[in-house]
Amino acid sequence: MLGLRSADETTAAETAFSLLRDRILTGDLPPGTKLNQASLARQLGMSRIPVRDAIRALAAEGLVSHDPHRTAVVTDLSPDGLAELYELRLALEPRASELAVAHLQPEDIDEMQECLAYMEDDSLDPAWLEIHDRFHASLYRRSRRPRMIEILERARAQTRRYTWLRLDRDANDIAAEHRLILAAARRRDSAAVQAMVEAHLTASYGALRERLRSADSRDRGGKRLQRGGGVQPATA
Amino acid sequence: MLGLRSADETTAAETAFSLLRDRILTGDLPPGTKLNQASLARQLGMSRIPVRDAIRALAAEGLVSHDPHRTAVVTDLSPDGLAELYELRLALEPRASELAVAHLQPEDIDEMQECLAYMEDDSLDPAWLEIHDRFHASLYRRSRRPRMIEILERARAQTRRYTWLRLDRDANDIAAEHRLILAAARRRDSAAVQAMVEAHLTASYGALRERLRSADSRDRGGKRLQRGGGVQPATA
DNA sequence: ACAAGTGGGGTTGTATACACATACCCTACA
DNA sequence: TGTAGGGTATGTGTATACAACCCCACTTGT
Repeated sequence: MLGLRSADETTAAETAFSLLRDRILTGDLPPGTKLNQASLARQLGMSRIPVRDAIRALAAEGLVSHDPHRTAVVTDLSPDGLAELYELRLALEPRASELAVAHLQPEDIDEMQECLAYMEDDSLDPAWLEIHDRFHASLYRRSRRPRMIEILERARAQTRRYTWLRLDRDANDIAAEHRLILAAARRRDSAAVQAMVEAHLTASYGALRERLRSADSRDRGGKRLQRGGGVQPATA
Repeated sequence: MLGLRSADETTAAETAFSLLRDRILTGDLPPGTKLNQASLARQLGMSRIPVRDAIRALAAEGLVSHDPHRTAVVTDLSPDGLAELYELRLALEPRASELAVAHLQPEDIDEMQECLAYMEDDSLDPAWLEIHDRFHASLYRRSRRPRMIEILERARAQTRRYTWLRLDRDANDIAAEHRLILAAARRRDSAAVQAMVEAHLTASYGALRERLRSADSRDRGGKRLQRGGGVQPATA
């Protein structure tokens, strides 16, 4: 294929996967978008087969729904769905954090520090989300719970599309919450880390739910935003 | 393809998936088995494409590992992995049970009763496992947590291969545990259901861990499952 | 004898072509 | 006007063919 693959993508299907995933998470492919295999294949300069594989993988992550003979569609997130995802994260992330603290290495602390420094600049590049995720990843990594981590990755991927709703206004609060988590991790205070992560999640969910509600009601009253409407093709 | 598809399998990939899944869960394809796409395709009378899709789906469920240019292998379960899976289930299943109780319908109770009756026969057909899973499914179904249920399905699929280790000797205990769960569900006593499910899981994990340890140290002397040491091809 | 290099066989990844299922539109009719 | 029916068009599912890659055994050189 073409040579524009990220280092660890040894397969066209993987490049298609991460490309489509990014486009979904950034909102470039909003919920309801139909993913036409042939047109995506043309866009990406490959055949339909790896595109199909990528779509199946996205379906496994819950980012698209892909019923048998129908064309895949980017999933939307209902208020109930958002609640469930945060319920799930609240059940697992504090636990993973607590377990990780005892095994944290200096390099993990360093990485968290770096990510925090970036977040404190409150520059809202597209990279912000990735940095933020890396902060949490460097913590959970040491929990020695690979399956739990994978589940959390998937859950976070589904909520990530809406994170900017909070990021917009609460950047300072978010940075403060992570500062508390890092401080507790430095002290190896697992109970505090667990509590801080739980608080962080609760705050995020509260803000998101609030913003989503007001965004929805605004949509209904005024001009319709792209979210609510019908199903649209993914034409570039 | 051929007409021997289960009712809701509209696709060759789906039949391949459920066929392979069954063969893995029953131990017909023990851990370490290599899944050669071409030979499986011949066996199933289809091309490699749907087999590939099925293998990818199995990988998403954690039943096989499938690194890029390598042939997929049926995954094994380390003691740590078993512990993690039960930790996960303990974090989610009692919660799902508790939430479900309020929404249980008479038909759910009936279905649980039927499954229990079958299990009390302590006839150890291959269908036993499926019936047992249906008991739990009819309970969790009403929790209104589709993502949680999917995660639990996957987690249970990975432990299911070893359930017979407990089933062999504790069939009566297992039936008793389910009888308690059903009784509590009949009373709509959500706290009791939660506690019984938790106890059920704890008992299962304890027995499994014990049996796995002694089986490993003694020999691979299972009557149904031979947990293969090396990597073997899937050729029948 | 042992390490690194190298070629061949086998297996997966991808492209192309075709079969089949679904959706849409247009027509005919109550 | 609304609705049922059919036919076409679009898009997915699958088969076959080919290319890229990995593994392994053999060779070769020190």
